[in-house]
Amino acid sequence: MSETSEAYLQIGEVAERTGVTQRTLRFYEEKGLLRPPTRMDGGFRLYSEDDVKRVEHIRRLQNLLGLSLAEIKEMVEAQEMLREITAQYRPEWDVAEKKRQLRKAIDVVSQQHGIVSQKAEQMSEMKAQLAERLQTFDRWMAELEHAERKAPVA
Amino acid sequence: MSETSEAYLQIGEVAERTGVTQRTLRFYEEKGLLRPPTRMDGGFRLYSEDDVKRVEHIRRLQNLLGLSLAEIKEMVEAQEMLREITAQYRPEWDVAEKKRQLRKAIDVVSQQHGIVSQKAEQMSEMKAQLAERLQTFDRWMAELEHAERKAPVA
DNA sequence: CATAACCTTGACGTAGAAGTAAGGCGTCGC
DNA sequence: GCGACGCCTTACTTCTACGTCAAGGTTATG
Repeated sequence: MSETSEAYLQIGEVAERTGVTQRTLRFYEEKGLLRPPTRMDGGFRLYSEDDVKRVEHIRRLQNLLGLSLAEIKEMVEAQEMLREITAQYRPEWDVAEKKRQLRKAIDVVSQQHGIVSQKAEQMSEMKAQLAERLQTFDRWMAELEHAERKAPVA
Repeated sequence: MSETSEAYLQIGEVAERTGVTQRTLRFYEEKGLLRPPTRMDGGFRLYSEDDVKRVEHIRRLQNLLGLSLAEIKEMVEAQEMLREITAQYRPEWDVAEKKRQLRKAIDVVSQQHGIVSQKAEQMSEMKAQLAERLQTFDRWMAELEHAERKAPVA
């Protein structure tokens, strides 16, 4: 085995490291969220570190942004396309084609950025409201304690 | 009819104004997220402006924080309890009882605040990543244009 | 080479959050 | 007082995102 060969992971390890179940990993693959991993001769799935990152990314999009898997799929596919443009050099694409692809990628990412920005803004708005409310409560609490000192419990 | 009587709304109007379906409103009621509204003699539900706000609040909690209806119910019930303490003056509760209630409310709200803070932070982290990525793309795009100028399309 | 630990596909089940349809009253404007 | 439209409940269906077996193949280890 050469040193350059990546350390491949079986589904159980990926599950453990990402905190999702094996079922979920197969499910994501089925739904097109994870590209089908390479297999051992016997059919066992072999994941890469990249796949792990992908899973973590998917989870963030789910938990943080509350997106559906369908929405996440679109995003992930866009990222995928990026890798195509960048990772491998594609001499068969001329510059114009590369520009088209890149513009597409920029579109997608800036759309994501927009969503996140909007949500982040709404979040901090909500946070401010909650903080204000907490302040009000603290004032009330102080008032109650004051009242208690002036007129102790019967 | 006195001028102070609130303008009550039927379910259809509430649905339209909040953007949820009538089914969803009944569903929320069934699940205890909306307190059962008053009814006309014939049985039609009559909602208040407050109910509209409540629905909007529920939706924010769903969309922004991705909470389940069960979780939202807890939050909403806490808000409700607050109204109890504050809106109506409750002479039958002594100060100690009020303090207990208030502390409970503070607990809930500060917990919410914690959740929101955390999410907001993760959000802006994500936002920064996206922004960075966009910058990278812009640079690539610039490079491509440069290449194009040096060696125009064949 | 046996055996445990791990993996495979396939099929069916489930919880949450509604959608939809059926059949029947209520309300309002004329 | 009647037609059109809005609303009522009840019940069944759908969709998403997995969970849970079941029956069997694969890999690692002594």
